[in-house]
Amino acid sequence: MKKAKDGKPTINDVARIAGVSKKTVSRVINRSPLLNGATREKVEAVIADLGYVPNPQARALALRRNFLIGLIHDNPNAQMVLGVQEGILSAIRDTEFALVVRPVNRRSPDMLDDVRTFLEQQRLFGVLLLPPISENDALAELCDELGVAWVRMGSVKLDEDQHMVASNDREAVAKAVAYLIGRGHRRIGFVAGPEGFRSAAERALGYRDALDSAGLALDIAIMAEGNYTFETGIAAGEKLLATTPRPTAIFASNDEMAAGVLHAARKQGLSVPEDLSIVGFDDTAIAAHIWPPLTTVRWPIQAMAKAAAIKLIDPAEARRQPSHFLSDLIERASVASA
Amino acid sequence: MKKAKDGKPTINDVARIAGVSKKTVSRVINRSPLLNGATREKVEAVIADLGYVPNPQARALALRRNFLIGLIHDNPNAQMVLGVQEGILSAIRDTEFALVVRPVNRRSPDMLDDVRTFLEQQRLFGVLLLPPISENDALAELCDELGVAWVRMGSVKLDEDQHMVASNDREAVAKAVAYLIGRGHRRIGFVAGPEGFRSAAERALGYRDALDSAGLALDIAIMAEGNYTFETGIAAGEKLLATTPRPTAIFASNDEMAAGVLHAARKQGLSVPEDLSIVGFDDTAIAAHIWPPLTTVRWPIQAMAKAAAIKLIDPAEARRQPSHFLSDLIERASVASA
DNA sequence: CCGGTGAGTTACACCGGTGTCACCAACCAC
DNA sequence: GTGGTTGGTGACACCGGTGTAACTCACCGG
Repeated sequence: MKKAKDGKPTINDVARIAGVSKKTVSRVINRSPLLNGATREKVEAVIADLGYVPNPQARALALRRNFLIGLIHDNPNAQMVLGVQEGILSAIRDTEFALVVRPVNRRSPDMLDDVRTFLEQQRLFGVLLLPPISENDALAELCDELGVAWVRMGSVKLDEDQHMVASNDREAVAKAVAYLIGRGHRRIGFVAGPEGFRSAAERALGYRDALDSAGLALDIAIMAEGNYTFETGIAAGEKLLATTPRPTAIFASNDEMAAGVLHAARKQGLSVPEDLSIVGFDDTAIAAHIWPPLTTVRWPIQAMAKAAAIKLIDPAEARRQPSHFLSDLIERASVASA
Repeated sequence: MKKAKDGKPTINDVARIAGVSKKTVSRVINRSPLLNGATREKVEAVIADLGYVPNPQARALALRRNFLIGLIHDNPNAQMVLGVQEGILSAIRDTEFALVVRPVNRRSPDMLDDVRTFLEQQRLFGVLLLPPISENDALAELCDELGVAWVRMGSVKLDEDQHMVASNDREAVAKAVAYLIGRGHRRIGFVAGPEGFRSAAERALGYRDALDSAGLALDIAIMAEGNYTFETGIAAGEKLLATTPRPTAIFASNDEMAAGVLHAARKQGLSVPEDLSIVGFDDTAIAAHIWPPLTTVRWPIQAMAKAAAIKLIDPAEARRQPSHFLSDLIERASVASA
C-alpha cells in the first residue's frame, strides 16, 4: 500500500517499515560497528523480507565514486583478452564492482580522444590497460589527468609496482631458446614480432641473451620479422628455410607465427619435428590443436589479470600482490633433438 | 575560485557561470526544442569552456534508468565472445551506453542466483544472452521478473523478434553437407555437438535434412558425439575412421572437433583431403591456421551481436533489425571430390 | 544530585542530475 | 483594454543513497 507498486524497494521503505531512520539502515548496509545488535537484526529482517538491494547509482552519486572498472584493450588475440576478463572477474566476484570493456583501435588517430570520451562519460573507478596498447604512456597520463586509477599489464616492468603487472618475456624466451640449445640445436632461427611492440623487443632480447650465454654468434640471416599474424609467420618461415645451411630449429615470437612457420615447412615437404623444431609463445588454443602440437611458452595471464584487478580495487591487498610473473615452457611435440 | 579545485564541473557550475538556471542547462544537454537559440549558444559555450560532462550516475538516478548493458555468457569459444563484444560495441559507439561483461558458469548450481545478484546489484538497463546459456529459458524469465530488457542470440528462433537474433544452423549445415554430396561423397560421417545444446540439435537436423534430400540413408555407425572440444573431436574421429567402409568425408559440428578429426586422420596416416574430406562449423581462427586450411561454415557473429544490441537499446531502430541471419560456406582446402 | 562521557540514533543537508508547475513577456483576438 | 495563448525560463521537489552534527539516554564520578 505504502510501497510503489512496480518500483524496487528503497532505503526509505526499509527505514519506514523497520521504524528507524534511513541513516540507520545505511549503517546496517555498511556494517558500521556502532550499532545495537537488536536494531541490526530488526533492520536485516526487513531487508531480507523486502529483498532490498541498494541502488548502485545513488550510492555512486553520494560517495562520489563508482564501482565500475574498465578494461581497455586493442588485442587481436581473443583468448588473451578473454583470459584477462576471467582473471578480473575472479578478483571482483563477491564485490560490488563490475567490469566494463572497451576495445579500441590502436591505429586510429582518434584513439586517445575515444578513450578520453569514454572515461569522462562513464566516470569509471579505474581501468586496466592491456598490451599492446598498455605500452602507450599517453594513456597512463590521460588516466592521471582524469583522476582514474590505472594498472597496466605488460611484458616488462614499466612503472612502479602499484601500477604494473608484468610477465618477463625476455627471461622466458631466453629459457626457451636455451632449451633448444640444450637439445643440440646450434642454428636457431628467430621470428621477431612487429617493431614498436615492447613484447617483440623483449622477446628479441631474450633470444640474444640465450645465444650469448651459449657462446653462439648472432646471424641476421636467420632472423625475420612478422606482425604476430599467421600469414607473416608463413613469410618469415619461407625466408628462414631458404637459407643455407638451413636452421634446425626456429623460435617464433608468438604461436600464430609459429603455426605459420609450420605451414611453410610443410609446404616445402619438411617434417616437424624431424627436420625442423619449432617453439612458439603464448600457448593459445592453436598451439595445442595443430599438428604436431606446439611446444610453447605459457604466461599466467589469468593470474596476472587477477592481481592487476586487485591492485586497482583493494589498496589493502594491493601491496601483497606480485608485480612480476613467471612463464613456463610447455613441452609438446614440435621439438626434437638436433 | 567558485569551482571546487579538484572536482569535475557540475551542472551547477555551468548554470552559475552562464547565468541561467540548472534546468536550462539540462535542457541544452537534452536538446530540448523549446529553447531560445541565443540561450543555447551561451550555455554551450560555457559547457565547452569548462569541459563539462554530465555525471552519468546522477543522470541514472534521476531518470530511474541507467545506460549499462550486460553481456551474460558461458562460452568456451573466445573468438565468438570477442566477436560479440565487438558487435555490441559497434552498436553502442557514440551513444552513452557502456558494455558490462559477466561470464558465468553453466554447470554451477548457483548460476541463476549469481545472475540474479548481478542484475539486482548493477541494475542494468538490459542484457544480451549468448549461447549456450541463452538457451536457458529460466534466464529470460529472471530478466522479465527483474524488469531487465533482454535479447538472446541463438542457433534457432526461440522468441518473438524483439527478443531474438538467430542464425539458422540447420539450414547452414544442410547446405554444407549438400556441398559434400555434390562433390560425390556418399558416405559422410557426422560429429554431433553435446546433448542439451540447441545448436547441436539443430546442426544434427541439418545433417539429416541433407541426407534426406539426396535420398541417402542415415547410418548411425558413422555418427558420433563430442562436446565441442578438440579432444572429443579426436575420439569421434577415431571412432568414425574405424568403420568399414570408411567415410570419405566427415562433417564436424564445430571447428575444434573438426581439427580433432583431422588430428585423428593424420595419426592413422590418412591425408586430408585426398583420403578424407572434412568440414567444420564456426570459422574460428583455428580453421584458417591448421593444415590443410579447413572448409567451414561462417555465421555473421558481429552483425548478429550488433543487431541484438540495437534491439535492446533503440526501440525506434529495433523493428528495422533483422532477427534472422544467414551463414556462408567458406571453401578452403580440406575438401576434395570423392 | 548534577555535569560529563560515550554509545546509539536521528534530522537534515547534500551529491548532480530531471520532472512539474508556476511564472513572465509577447502576441493575439475581441 | 482585457483575457487567453504560447514560447521560454526558473523555483523547487525529488531520485536514493551518505556525511555531519546534534540529540537522547544510560552510566559514571564527585
